[in-house]
Amino acid sequence: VIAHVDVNAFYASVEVLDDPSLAGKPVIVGGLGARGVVAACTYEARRFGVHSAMPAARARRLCPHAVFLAGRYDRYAEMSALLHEVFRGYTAAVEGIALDEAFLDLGCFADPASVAWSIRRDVKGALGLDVCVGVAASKFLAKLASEAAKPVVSPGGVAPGQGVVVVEPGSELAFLHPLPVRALWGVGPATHRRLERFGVVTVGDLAAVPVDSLVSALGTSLGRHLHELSWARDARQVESSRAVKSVSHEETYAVDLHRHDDLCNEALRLADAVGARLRKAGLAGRTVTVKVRFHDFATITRSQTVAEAVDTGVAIARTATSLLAGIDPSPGVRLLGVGVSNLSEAALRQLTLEETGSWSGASAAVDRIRERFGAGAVGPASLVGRVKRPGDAQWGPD
DNA sequence: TCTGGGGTCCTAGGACCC
DNA sequence: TCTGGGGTCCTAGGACCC
Repeated sequence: VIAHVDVNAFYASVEVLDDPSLAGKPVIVGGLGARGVVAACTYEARRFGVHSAMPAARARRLCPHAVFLAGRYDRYAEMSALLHEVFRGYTAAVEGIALDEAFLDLGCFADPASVAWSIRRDVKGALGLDVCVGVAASKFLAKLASEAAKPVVSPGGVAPGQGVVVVEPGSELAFLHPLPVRALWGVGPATHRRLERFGVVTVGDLAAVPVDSLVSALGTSLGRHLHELSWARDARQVESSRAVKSVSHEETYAVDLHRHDDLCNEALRLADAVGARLRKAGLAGRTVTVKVRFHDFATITRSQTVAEAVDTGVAIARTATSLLAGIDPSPGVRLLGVGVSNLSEAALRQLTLEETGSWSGASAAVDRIRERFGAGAVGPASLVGRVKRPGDAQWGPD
């Protein structure tokens, strides 16, 4: 028996919690910048048609009187940790899938439904946040059940949801088949369009399509997977510790970048942030990827795998800049990203004498300085006016 | 309407090896 | 002259999730 727990309008609810004067108002988190999107919004804002991932410009037209806030992601992470503390009071088998969302294995409880209600009460008591809980025999059904438990928004107002929805054994298909196929985890806009061509509207319609037809339309993996889901078959277990596969940092600029120098300086900033997070996690990686989104939204990636795993901003930036050398930024670059994958645990490193002359030693020193004096105490060196040294063709201290 | 930032997984082709 | 089969690793792109 698996439960899926999901906080209602998480980011926006935290903002209302921390500033009670916002209660009852349409609150929209994100969407402040020129090119922003809505990260989360309260149900009062959803009444006007606003939803997450919506371009900010559109949200402002739909709901001009809303309170727009920049996100405070450190605060949300803090609340997320408290949320997980509540969860772990029930079971160690907790799989977080977002800051505000987790699967819990409730297999050890005789009465999972009452546990679901109890979790809801506990979260409300400890954090002051409303959660919805779905309980079912599998992950994806539990997720659909928690969705079904959410408050219902209409232009006229917001009706409180059920809070907890339990899909009883034997009633799976009766619950599942009337749902729109788009509700399935794994059916996004592209797959939805393809399924529409089959005349598939509901999950029940999908279940009636022969597997072979699905496989030829969607590929082996997705075709078989969706066929299984449509018959409520999902053997995936709750995994409490999943290894991180990649670490990346990207930024969309209010004004397009056109010059290589600007790209390289930004890449160094992004690489510095990625390196700091890798070192904090004790990870290093061999594959460096840059991502470039042009003015027309066309997006490319370039990656290179190096022999030795890297975890310093300088080493990551070295590969990133060489990849950027093959890209023409003159059409205008709206987004730049730097990522590291192919990860492994970094070798335990100490700031020893022989290391002090190396970039690893320097980075470890930077980490310590930032720990003591704050993240802003040390920034990445600028590429402008860099000094070349023998044996260090590309890089040197500013 | 003009599209974030952090991720995961899948596909497909090519290089390379035995 | 006419080229197998199996496997791994790398690169690029795309779909999807919150």
